[in-house]
Amino acid sequence: MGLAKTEIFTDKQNKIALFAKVFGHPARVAILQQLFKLNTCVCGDLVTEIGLAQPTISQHLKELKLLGLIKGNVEGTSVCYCIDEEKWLEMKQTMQEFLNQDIEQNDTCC
Amino acid sequence: MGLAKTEIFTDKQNKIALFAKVFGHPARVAILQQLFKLNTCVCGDLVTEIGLAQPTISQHLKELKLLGLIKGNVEGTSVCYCIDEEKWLEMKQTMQEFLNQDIEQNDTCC
DNA sequence: ATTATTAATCGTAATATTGCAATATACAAA
DNA sequence: TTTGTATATTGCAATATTACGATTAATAAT
Repeated sequence: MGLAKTEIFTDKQNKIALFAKVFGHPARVAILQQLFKLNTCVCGDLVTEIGLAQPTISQHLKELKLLGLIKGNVEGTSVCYCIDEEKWLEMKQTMQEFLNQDIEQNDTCC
Repeated sequence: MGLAKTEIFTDKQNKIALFAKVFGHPARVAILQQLFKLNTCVCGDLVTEIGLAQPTISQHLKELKLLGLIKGNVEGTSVCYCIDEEKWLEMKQTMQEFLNQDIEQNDTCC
C-alpha cells in the first residue's frame, strides 16, 4: 500500500499529520529556518547553503508551497521565497493544540 | 533513493524531522490522542477504536515506542500502553522552539 | 495439557519519498 | 537574436512506508 487510510480519521487528525509530514524531512526544516533567518531569500542561496542539488531543493520548496507555508515571488530570473506568516500561524495553532494535550486522569497503569 | 541525507544537517534539524515524521501519519496522531484521553489503554482497544488491522496498529505503536514517546506494560495477555510524559515534554520543547521562530527583519520581498 | 486470547513478527504487495541528471522554461543582458 | 543565469519539470533508480494475512509467542483459563 504505502497509502494512508485518511478516510477513517477526522479532518483535524489528517490536518495535523499533513503539517507534521512536511516537517518530517531535515531539508525542509533547514529551508524554513533559513527563510526565517533571512527574510529575503532566493532558491539559489538555499542550494548553496544546504548541500542538496538544485532540483532536490526545488522539489522540497514545492511541497512547502503546496501546503501554503511559503510563498514565492518571481524577481527577474530568480524567485524570492518567504514564509506565509498567516498560514504559519494557522499551522502553529493546530500543532500546538496537539502538543499541549494533557493526561486526563492518572490511573497508574504504566 | 528514498533515503534522507541526514549527515548534511544539524543534530537539531534531524531531531525535529524525526519527531515530526512520527506525527506524519493520522493513525499515530489518533493513537496518541487516545492515550492522552484514557490514560490506561490496551492495544486491542486501539484496534477497535481506530479502524485499522491489529498488525498495522502494532506497527504504528512500535514506531512511537522506538522514539520513546510511549511505553508499554505487559498486563496478563494484554499490553497497556501510555504516554512517556518526560519524553513527550522533551519533544514538545524541541518542536515548540521550531514553531515559535519569528521573522528577523522584514525586507518586504514577498 | 489443551484451548482461548492478545499482541508481536514475518512476508509481501502497493504506493510514496528522496535525490539527481538531463532537460525545459523564463527572463536579462549583450 | 543569441547567450547567460536561475528555477522548474521530467524521468528514473533506490529506498521507505503503509497495510494486512498468516503465523508465532506468551499468558490465562479450563
